[in-house]
Amino acid sequence: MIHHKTTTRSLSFSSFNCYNQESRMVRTPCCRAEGLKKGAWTQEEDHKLITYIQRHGEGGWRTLPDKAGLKRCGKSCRLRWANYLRPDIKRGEFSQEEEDSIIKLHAIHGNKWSAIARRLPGRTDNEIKNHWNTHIKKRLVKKGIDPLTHKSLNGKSSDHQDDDDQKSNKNNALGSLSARFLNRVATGFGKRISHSVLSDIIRSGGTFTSHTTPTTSASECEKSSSSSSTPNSSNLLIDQVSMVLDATSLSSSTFSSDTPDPLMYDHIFDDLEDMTAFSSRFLNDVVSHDDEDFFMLDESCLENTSYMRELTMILQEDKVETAGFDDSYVTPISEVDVSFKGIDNYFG
DNA sequence: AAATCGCCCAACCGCAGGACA
DNA sequence: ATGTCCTGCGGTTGGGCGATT
Repeated sequence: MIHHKTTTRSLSFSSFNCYNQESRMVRTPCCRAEGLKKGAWTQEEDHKLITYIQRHGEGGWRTLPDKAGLKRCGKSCRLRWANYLRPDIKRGEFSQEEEDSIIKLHAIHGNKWSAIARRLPGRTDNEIKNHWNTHIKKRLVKKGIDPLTHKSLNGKSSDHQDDDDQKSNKNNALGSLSARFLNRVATGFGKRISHSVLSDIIRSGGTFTSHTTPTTSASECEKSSSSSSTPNSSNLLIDQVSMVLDATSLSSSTFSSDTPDPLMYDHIFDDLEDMTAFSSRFLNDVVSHDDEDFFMLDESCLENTSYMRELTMILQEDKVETAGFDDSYVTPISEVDVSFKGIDNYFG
């Protein structure tokens, strides 16, 4: 059942400061203040918007209101569609499974609601954000877990608080695995993106930023991971792949003009985003804490454990190629950071 | 019954950045 | 190279509404 609020908020014109009067209107207004409705949408407005999008598709939000006969700004229309009217939106209570996923994904992505939403089909970033702020956050605090860091509020890791000794031993092992794992990530990334897929990526525009499927675009990946405290390291994988592409002379002219598979892209870019985020966090932890054994912080290891397992499974898909990788050698971070030999080996 | 409180969540705000002319 | 357009994102707001006093 669609819930319609019956009142309209008072108009605030601060939102139209993009119509920068002090700087002599350096840009045109993003929407006209006069005569535009704000606040709750009526059923009639919803119907107009749905009908228009069904006929003409999404996009062109700036001109949509006029064409659809709506006295709203384009932004408001886009938001209404994206957060409420889209047919694939799943409404209602969040299941326990969904909540668990949100918590895990939040541990990886932080407040990157759009990144989390992409992993929960039918849920919008706004919905997840609201649910996090109103329910999950409180629940975590009640359990003594800091919703920001996902660590115990009393200083211990949130996971397995009962067996600290065991945890401590595991952490050392995990820490020593981390540098090796980063290299595995690089290797796995190379495997996941086959040359044929790379050709599609290149053909679709030559760079990752040209990706325009409705889900993750690489530009968004970069954007979301660039909030890390080590912004450069977050994009190392992307940069490295680009460099390897150059080195191996893969160019748009090399490939046929088959239609790229959008679903394949989704997987690729989701993987890319996660791997990039992980490597970013890893590099950040290692570099910023200057541990001579290149161990990650205990908590970071635990937080990433399940994720590492997941990615390791990806890497194990091709045992023949993985067999060439020396598991016993822990790559010093200086080497990992600079060379990403796994990718080089794969593409080289 | 009326007033108040606090939660929920749809909608808004402001900013960032890619695309394009 | 520059300015503008357009879209997406995370943070915030405030009205509705049920619970409580």
